[in-house]
Amino acid sequence: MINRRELLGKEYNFMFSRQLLEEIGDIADFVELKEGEEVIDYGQKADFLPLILTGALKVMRENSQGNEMLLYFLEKGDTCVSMLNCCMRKQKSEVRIISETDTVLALVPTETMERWFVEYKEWRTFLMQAYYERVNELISVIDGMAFQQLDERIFNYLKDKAMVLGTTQLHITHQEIASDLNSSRVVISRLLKKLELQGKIKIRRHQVEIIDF
DNA sequence: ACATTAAGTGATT
DNA sequence: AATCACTTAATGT
Repeated sequence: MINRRELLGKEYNFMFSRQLLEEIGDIADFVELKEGEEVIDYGQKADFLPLILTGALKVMRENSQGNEMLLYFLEKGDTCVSMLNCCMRKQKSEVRIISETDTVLALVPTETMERWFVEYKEWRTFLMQAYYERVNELISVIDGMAFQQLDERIFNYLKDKAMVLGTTQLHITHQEIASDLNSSRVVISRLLKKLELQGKIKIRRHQVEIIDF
C-alpha cells in the first residue's frame, strides 16, 4: 500500500476540507492500475465513483457495429461524471474507461458519495464543477466531429495526448491514432505527413513529436 | 534468412 | 475521407 493521504492531499487539498479528506482516506478503496487496464466496460454497472489521484484515463465510446473512438481524457484531480448515472441511478455504462498511463484511483462507494453530497458543500461544488467541465469537453468533441477537418482533429488529439502525458514526444503508431479517431491508418499517415510539412510535428517510427504547441 | 508489423504510395470511389 | 492493392522499411526470432 502507498501513501494514500499524501497522494490525496496533493490533488485535493485546496478543493476539500480536512475532514472530507480524512473520510476519503478512510473509506475509499485505493487501486493502482497499469497502463491499458480497464476501469469499466460498456453495459457494466458500477457502485463506485473514481477520483483520479495520479495518471490519466481515457473514455471511449462505441457504436453498434463495434466502431470505437476516444471521447476525452481524464487527469489527476478529475472524476468521471459519466459514471454518476451509472452508480447513482444504477444505469449501465455508456462508455468504456481504460487507463492511459499507470494510474492511482480512489474509488468512492455510491452510498458514501450520496451522504457526502448532503453533508459537504465542497463535494457538491466538486461534482458540479466536474460536470460542467465534461459538458464543455463534450461540446468540443462534437465541434471536432461536425465542423473540423480531420487534420485539425489529429493535431488537437496529439496536443491533448501530450498534455495528459506531460511530454511532446508521443510513442504512438498511425494505426492507434486512426483507432482513437475512428478513421483509417492510410489517411492518418497522409495527414500526418501534411502536418509535418507544415512544421507542426515531426514524425519518426513509432513516434510523433509536437513542434508547434 | 524469414516472418511480422509499421508506414508509404497510387489509383479508385 | 475511405478503401484497395501493393511496396518499402524496420524489427524480432
